Amino acid sequence: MFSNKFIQQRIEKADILREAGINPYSNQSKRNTTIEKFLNVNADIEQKEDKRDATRLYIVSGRIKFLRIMGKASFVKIEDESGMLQLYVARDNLAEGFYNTIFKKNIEVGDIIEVHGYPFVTGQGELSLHADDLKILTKAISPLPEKFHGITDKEVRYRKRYLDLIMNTEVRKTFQTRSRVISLTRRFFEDKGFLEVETPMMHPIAGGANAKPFVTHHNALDVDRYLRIAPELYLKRLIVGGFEAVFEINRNFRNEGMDATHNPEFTSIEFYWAYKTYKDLIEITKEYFQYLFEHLKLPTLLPYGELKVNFNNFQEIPLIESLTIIGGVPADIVNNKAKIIAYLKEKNLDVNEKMNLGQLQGELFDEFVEEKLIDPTFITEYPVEISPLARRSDTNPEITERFELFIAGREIANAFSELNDPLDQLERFEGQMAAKDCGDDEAHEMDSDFVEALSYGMAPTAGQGIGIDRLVMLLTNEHSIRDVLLFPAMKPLNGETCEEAAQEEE
RNA sequence: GUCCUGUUAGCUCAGCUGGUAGAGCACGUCACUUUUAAUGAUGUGGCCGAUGGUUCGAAUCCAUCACAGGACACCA
Repeated sequence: MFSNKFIQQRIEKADILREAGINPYSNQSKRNTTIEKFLNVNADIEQKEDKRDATRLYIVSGRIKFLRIMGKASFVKIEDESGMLQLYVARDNLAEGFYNTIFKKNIEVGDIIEVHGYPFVTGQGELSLHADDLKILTKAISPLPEKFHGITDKEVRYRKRYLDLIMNTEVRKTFQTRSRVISLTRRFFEDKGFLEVETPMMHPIAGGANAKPFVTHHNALDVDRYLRIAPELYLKRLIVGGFEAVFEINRNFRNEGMDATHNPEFTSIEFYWAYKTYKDLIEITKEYFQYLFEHLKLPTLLPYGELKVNFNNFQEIPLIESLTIIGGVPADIVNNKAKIIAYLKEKNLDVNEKMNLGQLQGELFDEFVEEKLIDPTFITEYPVEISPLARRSDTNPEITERFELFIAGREIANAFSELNDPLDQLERFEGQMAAKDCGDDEAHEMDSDFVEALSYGMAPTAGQGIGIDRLVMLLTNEHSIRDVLLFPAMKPLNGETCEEAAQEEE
């Protein structure tokens, strides 16, 4: 494993350190400040007459990123989580012999060291640490990538995220923002009186969305379980049980393709709010974005790639109207199945003629409207056929009290007034079963336990899901979901699939 | 799933219409006590993604495969 010449060389150096009585993996750290604090606290050194204060003693630690040995003195840049600091290491300030035999020969870029010293400003004007003692904490036996170009190969960056984080420190910012978004989301809903809950990740029936699940097996019970594709049906059971505002932030799993906006496991928040409707959700969503932008100190005119997204310009438009107004689809066809099919064909698009009107309207939306929705837009009033869990509109039973929020051409949230009529829900599930029989293998599963729960009465409720990964992409100006996931899903490197392995065993 | 592009030293990359494999960084040795990707000298380092084929000869041409990136398709 460690046959590489450079690694062998470094292992030898670690051995030399051991022979000199130095532990190359010491855990006796005495660090008493972070680099950021050191730089802030000592910013006044610049003003002092001799640009130094030998009475201020600090112990800092970090990984060596740059090493400039200039004979009897060296400049070293070390980095900790908070920042980068230059050290001035001179032979005569260290213990006798240490500089020549230990420091110059056996300590190198990539190693993690601890340094004692005082602040001073160099001739070039950089606040630095004047080292009077130095020890190694951790020997790195693999060399770091090239110091200037770093590591640019996306594959290596995803597979070895730790190297990416070492070499491309701006990547840390993305994940710090991600952490902030999740933390702020939690606080926002807690402050509104929502209760955070945890529902099962292993479901007997994969429900709450239309997607293919991952299957696993419970040995003791000898039953298959599905990794959840959505927590929706469990959260609504809690509303039946009397909780009036609940949310869950966690992973969903969908056994589908991977691309710039899809990872097989992804994070979402779902929240359910009794005695509210989807109209209330539109309001709380606007408030939520305002809250995020305030606390993340983001400009409301947010750049996203080539786009500028105006978060002061929330729009709201029913789906059917969006087809004509935004999508440019002629108004006389949007409610006619045959005309839609003809229109799609005319535009050279694949059409499944088995689709019902609602599904076809959804197709039109996906083709002609979605990518044009740049500023945040609530598309409302979805056809009932493509909304199996949403409440029908009281004025038009063909549409539901539902919206999806689109930003920068992507769906960010999905929300509706919940269907709480158990008989209607049963009928919708049956409709989905029929669709499944017609070959729609992503149609919703029948969940009679859930229907039974509804039969005890679920207060009128509105619920919403927000894709956290896509939201973070938007807020960090990243264009691949892999750049907002610390460890995105990757194909195995040996290239052997299960099928091939099974064949070999035979 | 389809198409396009890529895969050469630890890293970043050259390598023409086939003719003994190159640079910078890193590393080794030497010089250098205020550098900023430090500098100067010198040296080590390669299964050219894998497997086949064409050829006297393949990093280079062809085929298949693997992985990645991008686009499209599928999918929230």
